Amino acid sequence: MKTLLDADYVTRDNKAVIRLFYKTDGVRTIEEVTDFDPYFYAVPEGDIDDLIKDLKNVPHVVRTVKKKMIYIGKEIDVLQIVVQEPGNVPEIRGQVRELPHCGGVKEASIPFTERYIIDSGRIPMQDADFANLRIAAVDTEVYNPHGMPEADKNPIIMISYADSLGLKKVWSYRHTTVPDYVEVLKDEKEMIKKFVETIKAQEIDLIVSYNGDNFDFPYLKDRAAKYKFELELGIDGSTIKMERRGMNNGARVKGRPHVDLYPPCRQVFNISRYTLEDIYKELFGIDKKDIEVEHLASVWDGKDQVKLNELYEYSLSDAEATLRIAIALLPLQYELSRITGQPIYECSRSTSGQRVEDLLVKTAHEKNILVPNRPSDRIAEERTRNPYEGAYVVEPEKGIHDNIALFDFRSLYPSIIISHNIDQATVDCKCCPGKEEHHQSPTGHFFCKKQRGFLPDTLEILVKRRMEVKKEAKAESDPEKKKLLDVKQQALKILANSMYGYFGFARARWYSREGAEAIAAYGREYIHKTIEEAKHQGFKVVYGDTDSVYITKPSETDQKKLMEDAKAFAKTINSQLPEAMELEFQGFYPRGIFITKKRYAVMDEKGNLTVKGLETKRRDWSEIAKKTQTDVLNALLQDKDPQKAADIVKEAVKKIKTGNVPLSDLSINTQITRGMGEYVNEGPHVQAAKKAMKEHGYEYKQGTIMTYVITKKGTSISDKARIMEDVVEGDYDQEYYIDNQVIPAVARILESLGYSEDELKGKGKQKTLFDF
DNA sequence: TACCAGAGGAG
DNA sequence: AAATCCTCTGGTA
Repeated sequence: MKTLLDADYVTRDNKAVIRLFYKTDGVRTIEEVTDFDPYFYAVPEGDIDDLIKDLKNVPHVVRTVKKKMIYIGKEIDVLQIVVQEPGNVPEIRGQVRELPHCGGVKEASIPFTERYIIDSGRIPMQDADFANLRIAAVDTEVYNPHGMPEADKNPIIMISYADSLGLKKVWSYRHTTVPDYVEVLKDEKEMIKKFVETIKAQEIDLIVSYNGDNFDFPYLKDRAAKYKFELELGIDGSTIKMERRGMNNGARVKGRPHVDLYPPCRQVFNISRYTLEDIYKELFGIDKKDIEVEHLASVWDGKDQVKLNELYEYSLSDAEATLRIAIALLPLQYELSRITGQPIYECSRSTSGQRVEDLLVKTAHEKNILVPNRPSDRIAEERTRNPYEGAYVVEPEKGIHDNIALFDFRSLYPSIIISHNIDQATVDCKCCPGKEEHHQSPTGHFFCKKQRGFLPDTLEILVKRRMEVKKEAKAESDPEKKKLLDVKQQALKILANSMYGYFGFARARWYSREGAEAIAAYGREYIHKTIEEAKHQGFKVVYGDTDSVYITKPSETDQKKLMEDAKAFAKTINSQLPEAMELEFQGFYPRGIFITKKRYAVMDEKGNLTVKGLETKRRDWSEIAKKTQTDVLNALLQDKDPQKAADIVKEAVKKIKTGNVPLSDLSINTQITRGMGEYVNEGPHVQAAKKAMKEHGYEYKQGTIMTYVITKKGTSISDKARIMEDVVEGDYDQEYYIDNQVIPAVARILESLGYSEDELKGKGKQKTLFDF
């Protein structure tokens, strides 16, 4: 059993040495590779031997190797240029590019360690599982008398720790009676040192945190630096290193990878907020103990032993929750790491575009394909400025419908890519000139039928592997093994579903605008044909989006016969589709209400409500508005009772007017999507953030989700917006929550049934359904 | 009132 | 640093 946890290189005697950090049969080992040299490729312009002659004057070139590789579907001559040290590559690449017989350099920006992993075929995280890796979760509590703690002034007061061996600790330094899991150290310095020592003593393989990249580790590092020591957490005794990774930070621990669970949580879960408590609730359905951080300093300074003990308990619960979340999330991260070939530290922080690209770069090597360069910023910006036509959305038949059948295409875009061989290298090929000989796309471009494209091929492998794994999972009786197979299947699905987006991704090495356009155009064609056929067979198409259709047949009152007709319709469609494509029956809904494109609700036979796009599904609407909307939808679709719906709205309005609605039902979540200085228009969430910055010194990084309330005091809505923690219960703008939250959320639904907005607001003389 | 920037959802 | 399509809000002129 051998698990590759991390890799790097060091330079020794002007030579790069790759270090592979393994856990081998329960023991940590470092394997060194000294015979791997850095290299890149040059594409000759003219005779390759002239290029070799040009190279005589370039220093640090160890040797050159003539090769034949595939570039955009064609075999070309390339020269592999092997150099002394990885550090030489940027300079030599620059020189080679300028040589008279050089037509360009390739694969010069693939990091050396990554290059080695790919070329050697090593697979990171192979055989990694809960049983053979030691995982430790860490969390810190920081003294914060005035809002945001500052590392040069405010000490860390507690470090909590929980590992997979069962050790649970809170380290601190207040000399009072403490619970048994708390260990009191001399001071902050000794506390931090104790944490580092424990990681080593417990022989931890993987460190996990929640937001450790941006908070705990930079803070720990700064505090340690204040005491003139370093956080030597690396398996080789090296110190933790803060890296900038694009827009984000990464806290890197050598050989003992640190996985910050925050980025994976943002990718995996679709929830309103991403605090540790929110994730814990989402995963395990349990409310985790939480404290109000603003009281932290006073508890620490105070004499209330009970409160202090509560703080210890809370601190430990954070580390325990982090460990539990890690155990739930890591298997998928391990699998993505294995498939893409990226070590877990990198892979857990990768975006989907990066992951697809990592997989492609790795696969390209196996197929002797020369990796295209990344586009320049100028080209990437140019691509972004020119979007292409995407999916088709059917204008819904607004209002309530009965007996609705839903059909959709199984993996529409992946199956189009595979079926029509869509690729950079197959577009408008020379070898398939006749109409019958190629895949004619609706954009006018066509795709080769003779030579398989690299992306369709790679995608097909993913899809086939996924089908196999799903089959294995189905046959597996051991629940543990079944779960692992399911995770494997999920990882393959994630990558397969990202492939279409990658075609149109401006910074992609294998970017293909023609490809992306053709995929979308084929998609539109398939859905249009499906709609036409449905109509032809006497159905009404109530709604459809991209790859789905909601159809009804009002003339058919017998449900059983309706289902037979619907299935016959799907059969007709499927008989005309390429093999990899399929229109599937997805569900039957006795009732549904369609408001606008991308906003509707349907109810199944068991009374389960599915809502799409409406306020209920959005984080930037208050709970009171969302709850009222859901209740109204149930009244209409389940009870078929508009009067009940009206009463629900009246009740909500009445409740708001009492002034007793708790803030938790009034808060609105909105993400800060840019730097504070970049806003042209400052909406409520930005102004709430600015007030909090002024009053507490809080920082709001890009990506933060603000939680705010519209209070009584102020002029405009933005002026009244304040972060929730600064608002006292009862201080809310009743008019705003009635007119701008509850009423609009229900009005659009009821308007679609023919009630006017004035009617809803109780205007006019006539007494209406909504007479508030 | 018309327009926009901004946000977040659907698929 | 995955694509586009789409609706809706709050602020401003």
